[in-house]
Amino acid sequence: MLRMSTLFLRTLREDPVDAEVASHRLLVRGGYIRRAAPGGYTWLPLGWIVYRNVERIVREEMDAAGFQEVHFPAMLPREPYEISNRWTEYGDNLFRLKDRRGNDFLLAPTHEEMFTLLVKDLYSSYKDLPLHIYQIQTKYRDEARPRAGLLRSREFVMKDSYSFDIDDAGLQVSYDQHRAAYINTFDRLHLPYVIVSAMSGAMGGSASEEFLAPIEVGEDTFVRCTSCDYAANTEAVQVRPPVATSWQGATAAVVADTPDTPTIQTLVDLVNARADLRHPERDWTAADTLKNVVVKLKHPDGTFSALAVGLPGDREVDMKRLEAQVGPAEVVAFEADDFAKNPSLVKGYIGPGSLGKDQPSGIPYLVDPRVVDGSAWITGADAPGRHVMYLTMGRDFTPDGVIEAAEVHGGDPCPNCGESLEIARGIEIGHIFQLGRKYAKSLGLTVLDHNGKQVTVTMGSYGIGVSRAVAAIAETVADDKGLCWPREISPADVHIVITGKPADPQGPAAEQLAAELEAAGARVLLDDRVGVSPGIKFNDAELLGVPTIVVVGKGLAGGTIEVKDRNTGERVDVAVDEIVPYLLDICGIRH
RNA sequence: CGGGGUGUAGCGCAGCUUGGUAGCGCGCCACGUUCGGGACGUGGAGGCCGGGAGUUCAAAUCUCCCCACCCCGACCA
Repeated sequence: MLRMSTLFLRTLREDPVDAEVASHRLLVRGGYIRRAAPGGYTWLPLGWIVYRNVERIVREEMDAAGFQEVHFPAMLPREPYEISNRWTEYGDNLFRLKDRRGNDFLLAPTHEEMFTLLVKDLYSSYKDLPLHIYQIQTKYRDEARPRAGLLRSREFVMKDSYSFDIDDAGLQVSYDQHRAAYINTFDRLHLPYVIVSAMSGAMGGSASEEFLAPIEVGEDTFVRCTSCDYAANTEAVQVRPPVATSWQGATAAVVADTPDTPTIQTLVDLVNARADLRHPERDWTAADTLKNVVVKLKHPDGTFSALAVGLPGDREVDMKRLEAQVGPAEVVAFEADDFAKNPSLVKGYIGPGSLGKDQPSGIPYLVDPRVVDGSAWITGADAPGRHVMYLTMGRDFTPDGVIEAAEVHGGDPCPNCGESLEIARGIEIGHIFQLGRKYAKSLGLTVLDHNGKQVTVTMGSYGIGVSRAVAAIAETVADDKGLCWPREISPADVHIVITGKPADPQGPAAEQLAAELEAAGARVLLDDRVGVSPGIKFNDAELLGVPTIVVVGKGLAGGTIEVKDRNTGERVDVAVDEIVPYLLDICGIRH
C-alpha cells in the first residue's frame, strides 16, 4: 500500500518554469519525475511504478507475439559500428567515450549491429529462421536540443526488436507480425495512434511505417487523406504527378527581359502586367514558375558536393524532406564563395540551362515530380535580369532525375485517391521497418539454405519508445486539473482520501477499507496525511490522476463513502457495507 | 550551430538603473487553533546572489572572461 504520509513525493503547487508541454509540466508537478541532467530524468516512486507498468505491458505483448527477450550492454565497442559505417554516419548524435587504453566505445543509440553479430555468432542454418528477438534497453543520443521532458531526452528507454528471415517473403511475414503486436501494445496502453508511411532515414532499408500519437505538441509532421486511409510522414509523402503530355505544338520557349524580379512574386507580377508576356487565357501564378535552388551536401566523410533542386515556385524546399532523400549527407547553404566558384550560376536567375551533370555548372539537377514531360515553365535564363518563358520539359531541358523535396501543403492531392490531404502533428511512439540485408551484408550474417548455399539473411527492425510512451500517455490524458491514467498504467487502482479531524472515525474506516481492497488484489494509494487540509488532498488526488478517487469523509456518519471517477468527474455515494465489492467491480477485479 | 532570454533560500520571484546590514510569497521546523476544495496565529531554520578576474574604502548591483540552463530555429527515432 502506498501511503501519502510516507511516500517519497512532493507535489508542486506551481508549474515548473521550464516545462512547456502538459506531460512534462504535470509529471514534474505530480512528483513523477525530476530533471537530473539536460535530457535526463530521475523517476520518483510513483513515476517508476508507472514506467514499469508501461514496460510490463510492452514486454507482455512482445512475449505474447512469440518474441524472445535478450539484453545487451548499453556501452559498446566501436568496431561493429565502424563496419556498418554508423560510427561516422551518426555524427555528433553519438555519445562516444574511451577506455583507459584509449580504445573507442559508444553508448548505443540503437543495436542493429549487435543483434546481427549475435545471430551470426549462434546461428548458421535456414532451419533456425525465422527468429524474433528483442530487448528493453536504455539508449543514448546526444541530441542537439533535448526538450519537452521525456518526449525528447538524451537517455531514454526503447524496446527494440529485430527479425531475421531467409527471404523477402519471410521478412514480410515478420514485419506483419510486429505490426500486429504493436497495434495490440498501443491499444493496451490506451495510446491513440496513426500508422503512417515513413522514410527509413539513417537506418537504411526499404518499407517503413511509424506509429504516431496525434498530439499537437508532437515533433513529427504527417499528412493524412481526408477521404481514404492514406497517411504518411511528411518526409515520405509521394507527390501525385500530373500526367505527362506531348510537347508537339507547344509554345516555343522565349527569353524575356525581366528586370528587378529577384523574387517569385515580383516575377509573377511583372509577367502578368506586361502585355507581351501575359498568359493568353488566365493570370500566371507562382506555380507556373520553376524555382531552382542550389544547396551543398555535406557528406559523412567531410566532403561537399552541390545539388540543384527544381520545383514549382509556389513551394519552398522542405529541408527535412530533402535530407531524407540525400541522407546520410547533411544539407548546408550554398554561399557566396560557392557562387564565385561556379560562374555559370547567376544568382536569382539560375535556370535548367546551366544545371545538370552535362551542363556548364556540372551540378546534378533533380526536379520535383510535378515537373513532367511536356510541362512548360517560366524560369531563370542564366543571365542577370532575364527569364525564359514556356521552357518545356523534355523538349528544352532534361534533368538528371526526380526528387521529393518540395514542401507539402494542406489541400494537396492524396497520392492514393486524389482527394485533399490534411497536415497534422504527432509524437512518434513506434517505428517498424524492413531493413533488408544492409546490416547482414556488411557484418557477414549468412546461413546455409536448403541447397547448402550461403545466403545473406534479411532483417527487420522495430522500436517502441517506452519512456516516451509514458509522456505520450500523460499528454493524451492530461486535463486542467492534472493527469488521469488508464487503470493498467496508473500507480494505483484507487486513491483513498481521508478527511476530517485526526480523532474522527474516518481514519480507521479508511484504513480498514484500504486493507480489504489490498487483500482482494486492488492497488491502493491512501492519503493518510494528518493536518493537511482537504483542499490540498483533493487537488493532489486530481493532479496525480489515479482513475478512482474514494473520499472517506463527512458522509461516513450517514453510512456512505464517496466514489469519484477522475475521468468523468462523476461522484456517487456508496453504502459502507457495499463499498468493497463496488470498488472491486470498478477495478475489474473478480471477487 | 544561429537568434532571444534567465542564473539571488527547496519552488516561484523582487532587489541591479543610481554600489553601502540579503528581501517577499509558497514550502520546511515548533506550539496552539482549524478540519469537504490549496486555513490561521506566534516564534524559528535556511543564501559562496552560477564561477573567475577586475574597478572601488565597499560589488548581488559596474567592467571583462567563462559556465550552466530555458525558449525559437537548424538538426534529430
